[in-house]
Amino acid sequence: MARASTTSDAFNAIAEPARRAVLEALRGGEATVGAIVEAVGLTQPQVSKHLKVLREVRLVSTRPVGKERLYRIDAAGLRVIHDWTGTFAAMWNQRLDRLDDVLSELDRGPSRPNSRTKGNHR
Amino acid sequence: MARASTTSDAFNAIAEPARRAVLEALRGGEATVGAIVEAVGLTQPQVSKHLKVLREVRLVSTRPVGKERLYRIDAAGLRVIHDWTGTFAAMWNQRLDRLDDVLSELDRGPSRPNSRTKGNHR
DNA sequence: TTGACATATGCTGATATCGGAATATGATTG
DNA sequence: CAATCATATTCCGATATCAGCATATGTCAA
Repeated sequence: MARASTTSDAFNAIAEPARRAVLEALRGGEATVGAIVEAVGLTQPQVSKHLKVLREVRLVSTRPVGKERLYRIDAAGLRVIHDWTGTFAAMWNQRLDRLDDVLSELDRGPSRPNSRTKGNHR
Repeated sequence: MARASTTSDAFNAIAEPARRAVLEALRGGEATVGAIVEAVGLTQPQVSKHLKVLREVRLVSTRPVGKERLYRIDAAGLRVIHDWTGTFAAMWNQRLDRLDDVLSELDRGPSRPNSRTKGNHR
């Protein structure tokens, strides 16, 4: 097999820097494709393609206005990612708590075991 | 060109469901490769490869203990993603504020223009 | 040193994905 | 209807990425 289906979820959609740029261009509110093209500095077909992906994973929605199309962020999908990463939030404090352990271990080197270091994890 | 370099940042790393599973397996704390293999139900080489990617983007760190290797989450990378998605947090409320506008527009249909609907964007 | 165990790496083939250029679709205006 | 403007789609070649399998590296114990 090849890479797992990419166009299928929000995690994959925001893996592409260009698509993150498009989302950032929409942070201010609705925008037209042309406006996005200007904002991100890509060609129009590229932007349209990225918008298609973002549409398919429901990260943006669109509505026609005359010959233009206004895109806006559908934040629910981003929220999923925000929430998922948030489930690890406890660890980016814990990490600091354990930092001294790690550092002392490095200083000491793995060759000199220490009663406190061993057996106090968890 | 092909796909933008994938192994280079955390956004891409978590695009792979298998890698998210590995991270989830590490949510409880440190774990051995073998333990991760059991938890996620992939082959050992696959897990090792995914761990390599996660290592390269600094989403996990590792330390050797005997013949085993203990992996742990390095949450800083996840925090970057959490923060980035968080910059859109304002919108997943705003969306509800605008919901009635959108709905009434759909009910009415684009065929019947309305003074309030047209011209009040922006 | 040899063997057993844990983990990492290399190779291969299949495929999704990207950028680029050309072109198609759709809507508005005259 | 024809022209124009905005956006979408298609075709292409290049390539990174994945899974699977085999094998290499590293560590401990006898």
